[in-house]
Amino acid sequence: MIAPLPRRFFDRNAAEVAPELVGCLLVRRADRALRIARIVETEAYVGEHDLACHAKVGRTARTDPMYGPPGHAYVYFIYGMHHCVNAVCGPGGAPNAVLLRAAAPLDESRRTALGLTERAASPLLHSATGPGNLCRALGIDLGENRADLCDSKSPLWIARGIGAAPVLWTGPRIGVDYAAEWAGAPLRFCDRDDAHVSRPRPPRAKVTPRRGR
DNA sequence: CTTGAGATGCCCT
DNA sequence: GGGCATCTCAAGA
Repeated sequence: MIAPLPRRFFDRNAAEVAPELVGCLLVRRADRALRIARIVETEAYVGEHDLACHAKVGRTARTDPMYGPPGHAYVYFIYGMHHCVNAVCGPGGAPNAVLLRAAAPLDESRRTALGLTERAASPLLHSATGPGNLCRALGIDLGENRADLCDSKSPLWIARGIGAAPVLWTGPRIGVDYAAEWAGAPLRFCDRDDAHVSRPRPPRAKVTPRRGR
């Protein structure tokens, strides 16, 4: 059993939750199989005053899940062809959410730690780099909107990370240039060293080796 | 490496 | 009708 995070984990401002979700496990149940990926990139959307947050227009049919209880999924359809999935946060019903932007397949040591063979871990259908690709890789669409992320019987849930903790890199959110002073807010969180983070990528951690000599 | 355009549908005004 | 929390490919520097 891969235990879901407790609901109180999500009942906080998204800016607190988003960095802690990097490294956590995203578990998708489709039929009887589980597909498990490690979250490597998130963004925080922090309420009606955040001009990049969908809740800036208030509570509508689309944004309604953000006003519901924390620890549920907010899925939306965008650009005519992509889905994106968020974890609804809080606190206390505040319309905060964390966009899940990228995930990585489990490496061998993490599969072993969970007692999973590669086959049992059901590798991702596609690359999960970028929020649209992440949903495609895990088969997430509006059918998962409002799913309870704190229930292991749910079609989608989130569990604590395992193995080495990620090295976090923080930067401005992607695709929100219209959001005035909120465009540059450092609310994007990445596992600096994971190859599945979307572009623009964090600066390289290791020093580029000199050529020659 | 960077920039730009097109695909494509739904929500909100 | 406008705009969008994206992605891919192609072209240029």
